Amino acid sequence: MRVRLEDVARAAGVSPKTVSRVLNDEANVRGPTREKVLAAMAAMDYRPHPSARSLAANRSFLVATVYDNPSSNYLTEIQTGVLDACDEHHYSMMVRPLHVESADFVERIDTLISHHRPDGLLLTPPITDHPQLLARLHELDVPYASVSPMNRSGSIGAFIDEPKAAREVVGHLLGLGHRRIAHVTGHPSHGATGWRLTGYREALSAAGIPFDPALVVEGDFSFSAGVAAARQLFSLSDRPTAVFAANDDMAAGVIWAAGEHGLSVPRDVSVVGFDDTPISRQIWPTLTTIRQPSREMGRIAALELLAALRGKGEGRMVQLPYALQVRESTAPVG
Amino acid sequence: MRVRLEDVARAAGVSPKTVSRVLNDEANVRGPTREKVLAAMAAMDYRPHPSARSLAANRSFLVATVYDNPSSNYLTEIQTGVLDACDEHHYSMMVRPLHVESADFVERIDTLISHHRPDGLLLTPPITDHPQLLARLHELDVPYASVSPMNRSGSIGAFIDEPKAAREVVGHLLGLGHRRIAHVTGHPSHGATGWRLTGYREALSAAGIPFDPALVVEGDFSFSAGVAAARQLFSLSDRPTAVFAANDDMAAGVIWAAGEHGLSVPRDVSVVGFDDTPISRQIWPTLTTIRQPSREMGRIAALELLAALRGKGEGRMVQLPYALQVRESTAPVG
DNA sequence: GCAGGCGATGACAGCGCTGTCAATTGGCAC
DNA sequence: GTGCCAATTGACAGCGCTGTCATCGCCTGC
Repeated sequence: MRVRLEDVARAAGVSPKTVSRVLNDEANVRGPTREKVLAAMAAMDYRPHPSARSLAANRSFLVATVYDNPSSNYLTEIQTGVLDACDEHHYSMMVRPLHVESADFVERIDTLISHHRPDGLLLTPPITDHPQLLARLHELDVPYASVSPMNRSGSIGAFIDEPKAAREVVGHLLGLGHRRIAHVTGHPSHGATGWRLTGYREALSAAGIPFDPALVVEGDFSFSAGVAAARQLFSLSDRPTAVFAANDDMAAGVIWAAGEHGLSVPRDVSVVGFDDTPISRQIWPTLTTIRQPSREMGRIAALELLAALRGKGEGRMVQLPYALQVRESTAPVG
Repeated sequence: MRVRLEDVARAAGVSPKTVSRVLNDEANVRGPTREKVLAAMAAMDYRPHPSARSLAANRSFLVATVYDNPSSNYLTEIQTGVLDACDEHHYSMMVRPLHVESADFVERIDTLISHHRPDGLLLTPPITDHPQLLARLHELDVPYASVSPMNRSGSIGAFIDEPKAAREVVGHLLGLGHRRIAHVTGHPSHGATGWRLTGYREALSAAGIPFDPALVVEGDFSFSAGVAAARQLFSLSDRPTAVFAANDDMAAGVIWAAGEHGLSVPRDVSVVGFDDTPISRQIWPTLTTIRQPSREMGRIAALELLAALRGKGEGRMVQLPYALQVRESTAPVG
């Protein structure tokens, strides 16, 4: 039989309730008492029984990470960060893939909640921006944190300054002397799409370059969308000398299409992406891009959620730094 | 307050224990009684409280998926499959990334087990092949299932016939008239590495082609290893007309290196990979490869594990079908 | 030195379910 | 119709912990 809280109490010469207080880091335990209990717990290698704790405390010590189809690299990073945070506070994490477009999306989250009773949810884009879901969560009074939500007000989570990052990567191209810079946008339903377009326009505007709608092509974050957009752009009589694709997959598609058109990257055309996914290092030339600290974003968002759950503060919306990764796909304008 | 088992019992006019029996699908409940209970449960939208169940039954209804660094695509697929299986039987799943090389690897699994008390583990390569871990799991009497383990005997899980798949993809090259076929191996610590090499040798042997050690280069499953191996192979005076890389990332590296050497794929050299990861469709030319049903492998392995946990059978080691995906990176020998 | 007040600790019940074992029922042979 | 056995059902305790509230002890101020 395992070591139980009662055993620790006996060994420490206190009541079970006092051990419980120490375990849960509650106030009103005298220093020496706490020490005694901690020593006994360590000596006996005590581990609280999660189910017993949950049952008695009416909390699950469980956080659910909910996602729909982000790239698996991104997801794995976020997931790892959330796990980091959960481990720090002895919470568990479960994962739940869902289809945000499906009719029963909100209902499925209801089911998730009533089955597993997570103490809080961690949402990833685009689930962060589903109004009915957020309304339902408020209704059920289930706390949640969001990674890169479209609307940050009133919620807790983590984000980077996307427009600024986009300005910076476009600024890098401007600094190399490029003036005809095209942009391939992301999927219209993602917040990132708008932010990156905004950053692109702001950077051009700050450099005194007029906005040319012919240089902006709608994509959807996929490799093939990058190919299609690039075919269109490279067929223009006055073709761009640089392309800012709203993510790395599309940038890879642009680079492929460049080869198809007999254009060499970066000699004839510079290409930049966004996200710093592994593909940015797996293609040739390697891709200049923006690195998001995805794992850290998952971790921080989860930590803020846990802080709120544990009643240590309200939970904040935290801004994290990004970093421009200059690689081989960009060069001075020829 | 939520609906409890007691409420259902009252509504159905039976004792709580009988409801429990129906809930747990136990024998010795008469048909009509079962119906009555099921009807009451449905009418009241009853959900058992997981913690209460775990506490009383001394089982967690939890499976832990343990992994070290597989590619995130592979991991996500496996994870989704395991979740599919867990959902089918109202189990939960947790995930746990670990470093198999670290000194405290087994200890960390011990900690995982004593903290979260999963009823079983789901192992992915290369964790499937860690003798001390497996020994420890037997010692602790914790059931586990393995996906693609090196040693299948006596364990439960899912696998594909890797040597046969390798024979098939090499056979595809042979069918295109290739005779000088090189092989870039995987990381020596992975079972797949040996199987794929074996399949390669068997295919050549069956075609009456002598084995040439100069055409086999050791890699490690990474893009850059593919590049390095290909540089070596393409510098041979009698260079190969086709390359079988032990996974897609290395195949992508081979294709890149071909460009570097002024070789066109597939005109001058055919390249095949293994795994059918997204990169096989994101590069140009798209990659001929072997598709593993990873999600299904996760699902089936988990189902077998659950069957064993629930006492419905012993749990089997199940073979699943693979499929050769012919794409653009292979062509008849020039 | 003593009342008053607050911080620290403990007693106790019970969270929602299942294991054990006892009680009851139904079915069948005769 | 009766007796017997197995199948079915129920009573009860308790899984390991925490919430609530009562109690205890110590320090403060006069």
